[in-house]
Amino acid sequence: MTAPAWQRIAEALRLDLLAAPPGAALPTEAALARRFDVNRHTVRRALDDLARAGLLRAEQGRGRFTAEEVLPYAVTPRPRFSEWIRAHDKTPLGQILSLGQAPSGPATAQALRIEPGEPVLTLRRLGLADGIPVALADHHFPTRIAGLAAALRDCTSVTDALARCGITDYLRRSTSVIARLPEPVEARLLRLPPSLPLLVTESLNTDPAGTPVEHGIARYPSSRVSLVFDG
Amino acid sequence: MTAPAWQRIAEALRLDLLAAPPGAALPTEAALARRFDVNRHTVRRALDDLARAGLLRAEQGRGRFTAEEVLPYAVTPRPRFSEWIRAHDKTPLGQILSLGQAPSGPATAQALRIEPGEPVLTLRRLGLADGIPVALADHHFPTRIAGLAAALRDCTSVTDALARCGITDYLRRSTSVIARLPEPVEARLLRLPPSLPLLVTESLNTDPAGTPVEHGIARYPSSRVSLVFDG
DNA sequence: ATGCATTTGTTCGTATGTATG
DNA sequence: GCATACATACGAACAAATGCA
Repeated sequence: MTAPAWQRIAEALRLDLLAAPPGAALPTEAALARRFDVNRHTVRRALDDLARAGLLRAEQGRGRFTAEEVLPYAVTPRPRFSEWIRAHDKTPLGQILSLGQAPSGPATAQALRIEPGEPVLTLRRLGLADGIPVALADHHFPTRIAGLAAALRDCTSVTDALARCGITDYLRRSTSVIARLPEPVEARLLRLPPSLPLLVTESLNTDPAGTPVEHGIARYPSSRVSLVFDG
Repeated sequence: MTAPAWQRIAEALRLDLLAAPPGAALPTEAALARRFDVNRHTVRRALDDLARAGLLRAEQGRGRFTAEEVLPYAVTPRPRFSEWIRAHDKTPLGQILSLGQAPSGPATAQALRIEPGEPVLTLRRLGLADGIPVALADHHFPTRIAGLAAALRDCTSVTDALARCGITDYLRRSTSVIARLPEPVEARLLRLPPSLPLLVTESLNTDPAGTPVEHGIARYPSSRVSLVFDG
């Protein structure tokens, strides 16, 4: 009355996986079949079991990889990227990819209550945790805020830059969430395969009086980030 | 200095799309290339532009389709499926796919504070708006609630069924959101191509005293639903 | 741009062991 | 013993995605 082969293999692999770093590549199905001296199907049966339990992930054409750590991002009224990352004992890094004026799209114009096409100050930033991309955000600001571009270049956080321009408090008004597959440029910047979906949030931030201050679109790779809403 | 051909084509198609019903199939690339008397690549450049703007969606091997209407789902402390759908002038329908006791998974056991494997009452429901699937939800309840199974079978809403069992108020404690591609059974039930991602929420609902009452996992096709959080 | 090698995903068919009645 | 149903295991072939030369 011994256990089936695929269960023994699953147990053996489970121990390997717990010792492996997140995101590491597993041996191929063929290699594992040789190692355990069984058919490829038997190995697959074991791997399916582990994938169902969330310990690994398969990518067709590339291989199998141990699960990456998923950082829960608490969507709060006061977003602070660095604090989020540090709360999980990782090192935050915010890279400014571009900063400049550009014509506003329809969604931004409506959110900021300006004319479509009217220029807005746009900041694109890539957020990394221990060097791994976890967020790609576009921030759109009305141009009326004096000195904001320079402040954004200096500060590591949007909140700090706005504070330097006299906006000492701003609040997330509402946040909508969609999911979609990444565009090629997003996949490249976030170092993602094109088959893994993004969580995309769109949020409007205002000052305490309700005047729109920022329209933000943030993309989070769903393999590395979950969104958590309290209440 | 005339506009590039792909821009003229994109503008012409934009007008067509605005007049087309949601989800309608577009002509094939070959047909459009003949119509505008350009190369297939030129049509693709225009279509890519429109897809990026969210006006249409491509499905490999099937064709291109105009964007479907996206229903914004407000994630509030008191979830009411029917009210949500009716607020958008559509007819709600909740189909019970299965209802019965089953062993609890690790996540459910932790949320409901019971032993893993201890049985829970599980309800799987498909939510439709005007006949189109918009939600697939698994509700897990502790077995201690007397008469709940019968109440769930009778009532159209989880809230009503709980009320009949003496739980007159329950609140969404916290909600986490991930995105992933649908499993085959999910794609079939939601009538989705396997390439369109789902928004998957996991929420814990408690009574006012904080006792866990329900652990819910809901899947929303991102092409038809967005999630909106206020605050 | 094109083809090739690699890897995972899917579907056949076949055979064997095990539990049940 | 026998028939049935089910899970397990192997083999072969092909499809689909990726990466590389």
